[in-house]
Amino acid sequence: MLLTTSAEENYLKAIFKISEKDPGPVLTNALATAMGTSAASATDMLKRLSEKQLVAYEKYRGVTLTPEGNRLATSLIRKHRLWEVFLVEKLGFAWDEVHDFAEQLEHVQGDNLTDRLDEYLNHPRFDPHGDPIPDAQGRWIRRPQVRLTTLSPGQKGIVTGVDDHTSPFLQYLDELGIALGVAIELLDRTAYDQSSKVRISGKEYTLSEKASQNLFLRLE
Amino acid sequence: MLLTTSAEENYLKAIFKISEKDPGPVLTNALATAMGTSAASATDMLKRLSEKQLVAYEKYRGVTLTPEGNRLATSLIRKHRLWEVFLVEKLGFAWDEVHDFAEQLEHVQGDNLTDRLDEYLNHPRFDPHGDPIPDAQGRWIRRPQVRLTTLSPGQKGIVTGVDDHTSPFLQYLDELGIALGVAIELLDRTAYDQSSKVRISGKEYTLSEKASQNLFLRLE
DNA sequence: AAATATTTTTAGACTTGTCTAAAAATAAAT
DNA sequence: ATTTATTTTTAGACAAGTCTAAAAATATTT
Ligand SMILES: [Mn+2]
Ligand SMILES: [Mn+2]
Ligand SMILES: [Mn+2]
Ligand SMILES: [Mn+2]
Repeated sequence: MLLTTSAEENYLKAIFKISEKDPGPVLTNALATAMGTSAASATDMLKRLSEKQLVAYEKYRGVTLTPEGNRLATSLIRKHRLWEVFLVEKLGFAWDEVHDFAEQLEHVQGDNLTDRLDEYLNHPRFDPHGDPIPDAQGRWIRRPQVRLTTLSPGQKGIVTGVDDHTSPFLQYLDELGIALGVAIELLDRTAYDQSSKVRISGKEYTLSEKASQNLFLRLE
Repeated sequence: MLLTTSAEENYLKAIFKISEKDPGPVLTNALATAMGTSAASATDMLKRLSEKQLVAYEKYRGVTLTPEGNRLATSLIRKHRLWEVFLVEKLGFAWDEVHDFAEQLEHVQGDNLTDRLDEYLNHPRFDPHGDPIPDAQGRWIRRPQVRLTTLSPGQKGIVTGVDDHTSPFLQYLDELGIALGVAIELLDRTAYDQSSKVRISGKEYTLSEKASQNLFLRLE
C-alpha cells in the first residue's frame, strides 16, 4: 500500500476538480493557480505523483489521474463532504463556516472512520452546499441542474447547489433567504446587465449576473 | 497570535505529560524517548519552542512549559479527549481504537470547533479511558483514584481509568469484562509474583502485577 | 518562416523536521 | 581529583514542499 501526504492529496483533488469542469489533461499553470503555488512547485509535485503512479504526466502536455489517483481524489472529496455534513448537521455550524475545517478533516487517516461517519450521518447523498457525496465504492450521483442564468423568464426552480463556496456569497444568500430547497421563480432578466429579477417565497429581489451564475437549480 | 505546527504541539503535549508524572524540568532524553525521536531532534525542537516563548529551556538543565505553552498543551489534550469521546459515543468505536484518530484530530484548527464539539457531547468530564477533560478555561478535575496494586485484600473499588492505553491491554480488559465503572474486589495478593486475585461481577480472576498496576480505582 | 509571447521546466535556495556521528558538558566512579 | 560513563549539544546531511530567476519548449503573430 502507498501512503500519501496531505499536500499530495490536495494536488490530486485539485487535478480531479479541474478536469471535472474542463475535461482533458490538466495544465501545470491551471494546477498551480488552483493550489495557490508557483508553476515550479506544481511541476515538482507532478513528478512526485507520477513517480507514485497516481497521475499520468507528460512534460508540457499536462496531467491526468490514474485509476488509483482517481480513487484517492474521490475518497478525499467523500471525506471532505461527509465532514461538512457533520459540522452543519451535528455541530450546528453555518454552511459558510465548514469548508476550512473539512479541508483539514479530510486528511485524517485510518480504517473505517469514513464509513462509520457515513453511517452515523445516515448516508447523506449531498453536502451542505448541494454537492454530491460519492459512496464508499466511489460512485457518483448525477442530478440534472442548471444555473439560474440559463432559465427563461417565467420558469421556476428549486435551489440544489452553489458554485461559489465563499462566505461572502453564502452569507449574501442567507440574507436573501436562499438556501438549498428554496423555490425561485425567474420573473425577468434585465437586458442591460443580465441581472435576474426573481421571486422567493413571495418577495421580489434582483440578483446580479455573477450571483445568478453561481446558483444551481432543479427545474420544476 | 502565534501559530504552531502539529510537531510543535506534539512536543508541548509530551513535555506536559512527562512533567505531570514527574514534576520538574523535562530532560532532553526523556522527551526524545517519549517522542520516538533522537535527542538531537528534541534539542532542535526545544530551541524552536523556546524561540516562540512556549517553553523555558536551559541548555543541559531541561525544559518547562511557559504559561502559553501550558495553555496550548492543555488545549491539545482537551481536543484529543473530546474527539475520543466523539469516536466512542457517536461513531461506536471501541476504546482501544480511538487514540490514533484523536492524535490527528487534536490538531484540527479553527474557531469554536472544540467548544461546539464539547457542547454536542454534553460537556463530558472524562474520556473513554477515564482521563479527565479540562474545560474551556483549562481547568482540571481531580479525582481520588488508586492503583489496584495499592489495595489490601478485602477492599473493593470501581474502575475509573487505565494507565496503559494500548490495544492489547484494553482488549484484555474487554475479555475480562473490565470497563470503566465496573466493581472489582481484591480477594488476595499472591506473595510470589504480586498478582491479584479479584472478583468481578461474581467471577474470580487472577491479574498480573503489570495489569494491576495499570488499573485505577475509586475506593468504595 | 521568423520573431515574439506564453507556458513549462530546470536550477538553486530556503524552512521544517528528521537523522547519524562527533564534540562538549555534566554526572558517577574510582 | 582524575578518570570513566552518561547526557546533551553541535555539525552536517537529507526529504518534502515551497520560492524566485533563468532556460527551454510550445504557441501565437506578423
Ligand atoms: Mn486538503
Ligand atoms: Mn461542500
Ligand atoms: Mn498529535
Ligand atoms: Mn484517552
